[in-house]
Amino acid sequence: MALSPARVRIYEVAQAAGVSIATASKALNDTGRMAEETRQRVRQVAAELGFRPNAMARALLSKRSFTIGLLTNDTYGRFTLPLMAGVSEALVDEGVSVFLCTIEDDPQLARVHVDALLDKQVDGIIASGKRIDRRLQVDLTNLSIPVVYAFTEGPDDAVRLVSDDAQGAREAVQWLRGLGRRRIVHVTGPGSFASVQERTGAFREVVGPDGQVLFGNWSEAWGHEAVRRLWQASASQPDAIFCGNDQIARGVCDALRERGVSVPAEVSVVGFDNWEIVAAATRPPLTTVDMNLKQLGREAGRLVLALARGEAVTPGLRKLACQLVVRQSCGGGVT
Amino acid sequence: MALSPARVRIYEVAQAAGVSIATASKALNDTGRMAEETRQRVRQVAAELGFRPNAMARALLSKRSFTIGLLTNDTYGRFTLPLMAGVSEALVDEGVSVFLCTIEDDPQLARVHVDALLDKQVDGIIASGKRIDRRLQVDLTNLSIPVVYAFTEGPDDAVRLVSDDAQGAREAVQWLRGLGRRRIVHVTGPGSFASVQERTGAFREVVGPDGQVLFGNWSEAWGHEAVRRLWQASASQPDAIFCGNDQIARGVCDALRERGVSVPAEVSVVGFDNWEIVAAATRPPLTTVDMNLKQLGREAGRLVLALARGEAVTPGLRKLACQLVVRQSCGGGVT
DNA sequence: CTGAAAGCGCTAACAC
DNA sequence: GTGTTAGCGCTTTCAG
Repeated sequence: MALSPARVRIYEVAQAAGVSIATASKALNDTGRMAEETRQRVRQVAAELGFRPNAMARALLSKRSFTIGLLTNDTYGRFTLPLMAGVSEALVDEGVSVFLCTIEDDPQLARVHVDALLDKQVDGIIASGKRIDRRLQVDLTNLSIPVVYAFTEGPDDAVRLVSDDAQGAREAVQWLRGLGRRRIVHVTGPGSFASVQERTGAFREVVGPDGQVLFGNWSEAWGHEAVRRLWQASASQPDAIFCGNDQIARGVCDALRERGVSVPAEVSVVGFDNWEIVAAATRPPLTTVDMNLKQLGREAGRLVLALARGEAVTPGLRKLACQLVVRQSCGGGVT
Repeated sequence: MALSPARVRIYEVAQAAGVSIATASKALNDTGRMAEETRQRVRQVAAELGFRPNAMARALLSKRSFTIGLLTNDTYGRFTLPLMAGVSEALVDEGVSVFLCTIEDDPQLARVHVDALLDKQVDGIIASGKRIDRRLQVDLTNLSIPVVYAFTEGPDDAVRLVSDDAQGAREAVQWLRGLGRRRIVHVTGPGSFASVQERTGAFREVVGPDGQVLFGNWSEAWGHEAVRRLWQASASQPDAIFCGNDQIARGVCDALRERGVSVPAEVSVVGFDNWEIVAAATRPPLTTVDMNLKQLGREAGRLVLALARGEAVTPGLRKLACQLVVRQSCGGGVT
């Protein structure tokens, strides 16, 4: 398809079509006015010759490069990849490509990457991370190009996108209640995370202010430990555990099985993240909350693009709905 | 730092330094000859003004865009992200940025992405995937820019990079033998995978041609099943299990524990991939083979860059060494 | 040793 | 309707 022999320039198209360069340009860009017949002929010729306009030349002139940068400090890719997929999906058709820059938490490296992006005249930047309550280690204010913050903290007056943790948690807990569960406990990560607070808040909103919450870290090991504590206590044991992430949920499921407590017959378990590798391998497979990161990415892509085009976008925080994915750890749903 | 007020162009630098544009350009690029004093002064001024050359203009002239494209069909990112990190690391300092394109297995989408990359005049493309014995759904031959294949199949005469599965497997099995294990079994994925064949070959090379190999799929469930089969058989049970990936290894460890077989006291287990989320959460944490994907990425980056510069690179397959990461599932190592 | 001038490939006023 | 002309910001001969 794409041939190596020196790219054909608009000049040869014009020649072949018997028009001037300017006319060819207009024909190809649907600008100016000319006989429809001429326009078609030029296009025809261009197609035959396999003409592809030089993006550099075009960018130099138009100040738009049809590229954007995606900055992230999530080296693992747990959050970034789905997001990236969404961004990319929203932008390919518009002809814009995405530079991915992993900046870890190194301000120097971040600076280098941002400078490189700026040099390349990206039309916009999407800043993303692995925590919605932490900022990237770079100052992105006062850039001359638009910035959208997705799944990371940003200035109040910026366009920001996060998943609606509270809504997701609410949905999960309501699902448990709908299944008839009444003694629901929340086992989650460190209380210092905004997402933990959001989810905890929503949890208590549904089960009442006395709802029991165990804070720990994000690991499977903590899931085990939490179960040990709960079952060791003399008080009545829970009939449902809503976990702060899938790893904790997996630990909880394993620990319960090892204790001879049946999931979901005796206890229902819900996770958070829908991290396939964890959720699907858990026994039984986890019912869990998906943050729709791909959708979030699509939205972020759409928004930078709009901003880059100079369209007005209302600044502020946008929360995107999460979705409960039903597998087998709660009972209910498809059997 | 980076200010929005209209970018400063080389013209203002020249003005401020009291030289012509041409001289300024030469001073900045270390070309041409001029009084060292002049050169320094220009640089000084450029720095003060925060001058950053317009990459578009430069690219238009030099035919080099200082960008490359990374194509992958690994939507999950298990292999792509570490690779990407390496590529990026090798290239940031050279001022080249990376377009990440996830093409899934859709030829149409792939075409769109490649065309976009070509339009943007990328200096080269790195094709990567999730299997070393499958090609991407795009024809990348006959492009006018260099292509490097990393962790994916490519034409014989292309520059190709893969991890050395055989060496990695050999290392793992030798480690087990060094620990005194003699009845080693290999539990792995589908025999149709080239990497499975490589690893199996190396396994038999070390333990002898009669070494027992169980083929299945890449899941934890298969690890469970394999243990069931092995312990159900009347023959003597293995004292070590070398697994085709970490998920299988995790399944194996869980199954053994459930049977009351102690890991590593009675049976040693080795995984493959060093997928942190799986390897570290396994009880006990997995000793496993790391494919050094980041290193592979660095190498791929270095190579496209060399090719883009017109340097000669010997085509053919390059195998990069894997490395055994010792945790606790084998005994031995740090205690 | 330095500067004037040409031009990379394309688009956009303005003439014809 | 179509073509001529002037650049976008930079590098690079080639005179001076």
